Amino acid sequence: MSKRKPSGQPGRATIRDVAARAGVSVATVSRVLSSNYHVSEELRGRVMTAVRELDYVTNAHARSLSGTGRNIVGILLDDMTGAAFAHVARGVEEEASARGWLSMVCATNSDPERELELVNLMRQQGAAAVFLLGGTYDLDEYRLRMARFARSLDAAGSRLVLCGRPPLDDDVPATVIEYDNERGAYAMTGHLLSSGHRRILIMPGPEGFTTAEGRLAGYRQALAEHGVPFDPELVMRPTFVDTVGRHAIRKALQDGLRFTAVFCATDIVAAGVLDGLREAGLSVPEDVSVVGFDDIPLASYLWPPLTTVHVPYEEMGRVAMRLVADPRRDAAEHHVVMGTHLVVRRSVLPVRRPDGPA
Amino acid sequence: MSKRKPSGQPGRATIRDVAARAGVSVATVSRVLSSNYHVSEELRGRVMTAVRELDYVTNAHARSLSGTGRNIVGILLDDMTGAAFAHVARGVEEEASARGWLSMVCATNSDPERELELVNLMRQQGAAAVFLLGGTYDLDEYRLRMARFARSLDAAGSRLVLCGRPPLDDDVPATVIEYDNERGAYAMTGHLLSSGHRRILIMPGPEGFTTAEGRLAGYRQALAEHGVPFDPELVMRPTFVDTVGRHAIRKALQDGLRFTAVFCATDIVAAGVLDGLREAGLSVPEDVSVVGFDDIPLASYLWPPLTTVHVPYEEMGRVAMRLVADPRRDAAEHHVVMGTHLVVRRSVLPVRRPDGPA
DNA sequence: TTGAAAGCGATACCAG
DNA sequence: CTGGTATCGCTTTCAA
Repeated sequence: MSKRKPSGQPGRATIRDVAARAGVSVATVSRVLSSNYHVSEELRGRVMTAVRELDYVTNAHARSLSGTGRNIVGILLDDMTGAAFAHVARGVEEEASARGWLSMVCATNSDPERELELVNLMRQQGAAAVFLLGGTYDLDEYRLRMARFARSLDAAGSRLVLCGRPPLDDDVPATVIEYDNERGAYAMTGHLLSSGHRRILIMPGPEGFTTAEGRLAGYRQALAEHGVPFDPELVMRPTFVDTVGRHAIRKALQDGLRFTAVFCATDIVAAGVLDGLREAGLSVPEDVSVVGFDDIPLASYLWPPLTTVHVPYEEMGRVAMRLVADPRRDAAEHHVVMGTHLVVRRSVLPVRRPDGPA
Repeated sequence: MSKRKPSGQPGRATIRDVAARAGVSVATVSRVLSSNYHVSEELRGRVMTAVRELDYVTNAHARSLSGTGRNIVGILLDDMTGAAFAHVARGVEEEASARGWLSMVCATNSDPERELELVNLMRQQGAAAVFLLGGTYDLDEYRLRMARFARSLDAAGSRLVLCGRPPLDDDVPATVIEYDNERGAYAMTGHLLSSGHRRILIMPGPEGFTTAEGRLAGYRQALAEHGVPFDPELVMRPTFVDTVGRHAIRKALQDGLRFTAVFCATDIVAAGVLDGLREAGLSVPEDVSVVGFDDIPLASYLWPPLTTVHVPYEEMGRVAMRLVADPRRDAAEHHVVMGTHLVVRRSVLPVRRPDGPA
């Protein structure tokens, strides 16, 4: 072990220890370890032995400091246990580790303060890229914050990557991977309409939240094209949480709202709605049709298996990471919109009683 | 920007740039930033301005090198999208970030090679602790590998933490957080037995896998205590995957196996079994009772809501992290077994036809 | 082929 | 209170 002033990690062997033990210079040790330079078999052997005996691993911080060092990427999401974004994270991680890059996943708990902290943390780490996952409230304040992030990162040769949120202004140096939220909702609403549904309760998610607004827009567009008037009463706004799905549907029923189908913001909300409906003695899809959005694994386990909109979350993560690792010069390539598609399962039936079950 | 030899991160401002701009020494800048030393208002102001103008953040690597620097922990799991261990990871992350520690989550894909790589990666990072999440095959080779990990980490002042796996030998410096797998399975089997079930199909998971063996042991013990003979035919071993749950139950039915209840290794497997049963025209719990293990959110969304064994995953993560952060001197405290308990929902009914539905 | 030494960026000790 | 400077561990010229 080192005889020098002990560092933070007590007893961690350093390159000096290895050099001493092998009777060579640190330069030689460095050379055999990075094997990018020719060293005699003799010395290489002695060095490797010393490495093994000392159980030496190189110090990543020293390495980064001297300019070499592994790339790292930061993945920031609201909550690690959310299925949808866990898949994005997995996609990023896979593609990153395939390149020998390291990823750090951190949870923001939807707290802008914490998000700022984490972005700065990533800057401190010299992260090659910082991924922000998931929708957001699209406020001026938010766009300003992102623009600042983007420029700070960019100035340090890093990159801000937005996954599942809309693009910023053109002059902001960021990479954006969206999915076609609006068209997905449009397709789904169309599907419901062609099954004869006219009164479709929608729970798009909170007002001002990007994904919610996109889904609502798709819904309205489909209605319009089918000549069905939009009824604001049919828009309910529970948050994305399941229990709220259950509560919301309960309330809708109590209020005597008429509807034949429910379009939920996420599969999780749909799960709650399914429960609430069952509790009220209603059958899905016989009495009411229910559909979701996301197509997380849960969707196919529900009963009935949920008709939903598939979002290629994992693929988004992969594509995003590739865009960062194999940079495109063309700015246009830094904004990609992934397709979504309908997954028809068994939670929708043609309408029977146009006025709904209640 | 720095006029010195450009480093890996082009254009990243350094403490020197800040010092120059503020017209003070680097020592002063360091002092105002770590605010642990008194600096005149005058200079502090100039420094802060320079920091803001340059959008400066400190370099985490340099910081670590010089002995200060944030603690980091590594969280290694098979797959980020698995609900159970995502919750453990969340627990660790929460408790870590509450202390200003950083966590890096990486996926091993159940590959020992990759696991080794990652553990070394964490050593290189100077991780204060490395968490290994989830069950494992308890082979000699495995125990050896872990012992080596533990000692390497220990030698560098770090700590190996095993979550959800059995302890290693007493002389191995590791912290272990288990949950009471066996007793959980025992309680569940007892529950089924007291409902009159005698022929309980069990899908414990792969042979030699720690969690699987524990669950099977609990099952056998309960049977024995109720004087019900153990029938090896009733042990099926699909892997933990859902489609396999479906396939397995299908096969059991085809083979004309007699059973009135199915005890699944995980809630996910149970979801597959539920599907398979439904597909065969059987009702749960009227024709067959089905139970799971884990109590991930999915369990309550299934139909019928799944009776299962609750494992306090998130709490395990928290406790584990606390054990690392607030180290106990007593070795005994480095092995904790968390309790599990039955969650009774609606997938079990007293038996009607003792020979099963088939 | 090998070694000595100058950085990389930040901290903290020692002077003044 | 402030500034110079040695130091952390490693990589990489530059000489030998």
